[in-house]
Amino acid sequence: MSSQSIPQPEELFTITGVTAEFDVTARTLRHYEEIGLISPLRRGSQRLYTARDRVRIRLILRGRRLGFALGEIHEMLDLYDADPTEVTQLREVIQRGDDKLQELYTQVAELQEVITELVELRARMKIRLDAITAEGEPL
Amino acid sequence: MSSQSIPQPEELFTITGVTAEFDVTARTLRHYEEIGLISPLRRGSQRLYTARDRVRIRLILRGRRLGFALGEIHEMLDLYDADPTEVTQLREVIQRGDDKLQELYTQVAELQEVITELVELRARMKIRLDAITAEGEPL
DNA sequence: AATCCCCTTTACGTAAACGGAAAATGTCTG
DNA sequence: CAGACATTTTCCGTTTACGTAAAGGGGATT
Repeated sequence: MSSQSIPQPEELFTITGVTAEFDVTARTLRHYEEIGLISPLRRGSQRLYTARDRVRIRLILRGRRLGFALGEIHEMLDLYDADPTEVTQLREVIQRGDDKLQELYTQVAELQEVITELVELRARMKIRLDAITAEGEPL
Repeated sequence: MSSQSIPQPEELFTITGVTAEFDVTARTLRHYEEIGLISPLRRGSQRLYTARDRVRIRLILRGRRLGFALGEIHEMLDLYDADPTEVTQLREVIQRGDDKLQELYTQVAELQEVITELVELRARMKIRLDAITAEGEPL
C-alpha cells in the first residue's frame, strides 16, 4: 500500500508570483522565511514556492488579520507540522491544540461582546438621528 | 426633567490602584494618556482615575486582547465619545460604526474557520493516539 | 531632619514586523 | 551577446507599544 504522495510536476511559483497572488511584498515573504514560517525551495539562489508554502502563507496572513503575532502563528503551524512518534509527544501536541482552541473560544466571545455594544450604540445614535430629521424635515 | 448625572462623591483611584485593578504597569497607563486614550484628573501633578477612565481602560485592554492596535481602539472610543450636533456628522459616525461592525463580523467568521480547522486537526490526532495506545496497552 | 514610599517627568532602549535602498548576480528576450 | 528586468543579500530605517533607568517632588512616619 503506497499512499505516498507522488511528486507531481508541481506548480512552482516565483516570488513575484506569490506577491501577486497574496498582495504582499517580497520583503514580507523573505521575512517570513527568516523567522522560519516558510522554507521555499531554491533553484540556485532563487526561491520557488510550492503549493505547501502557499497554503502556509495563506494561513499566516489570515492569522495576521486576526491579530495574532507571528510567534503565535508559528506555534499554530507547528501543530499542523507535528508528526510525533511517541505517545507522550502526541498527547502534548493535542494539549497545546486544546489550549489554543480555548483561547480562540474566549476571543470569539469577547468579539461578540464588542459587537453587541457597537450595535446598541448604533441603535441609540439612530434614534437621535431619526428624532432630529423628523423635526427638521417633515417630509 | 433633570436626568443630569449628579456628581457623586466619585471614587477616585490613584495610579497604583488602577495598576492593581487591571494588572497593567503604570507606564502603560501613562502611555495610553500620552496618545490620548484616557485623560485622568490631576491633583497637583498626581493622576486620579475616575470611573469613566476605568471603563475606558477596560475597553482598551479588551481591544488589545482582541488584537486591535491602539490607533484602532482610539477610533472605536471616538465612536462612543461622539456627540455630534449636526446631522451630517451623526450620519458619518453611524457609518464609521457600521464599517467597524462589518470588520468585526468578518473577523468572527475567520476565527471560526480557524477553530474548525483546529478541531479537525485535533480529531485526526486523537484517532492516531487511540490507535497507538490500543495497540500497546491492550486493557 | 532623615527615611520611606508613591508619584512625577524626561529620555533613551527594545522587540516585532516589516520598509526601502544599494549593490551584486541571475535570467529572459530580441 | 546586450540590455532589461527579476532576485538576491545586506543593512539601516520606521512604527508600535511599551520597558527601563535617572532624577527628583511631596507627604507621612520615625
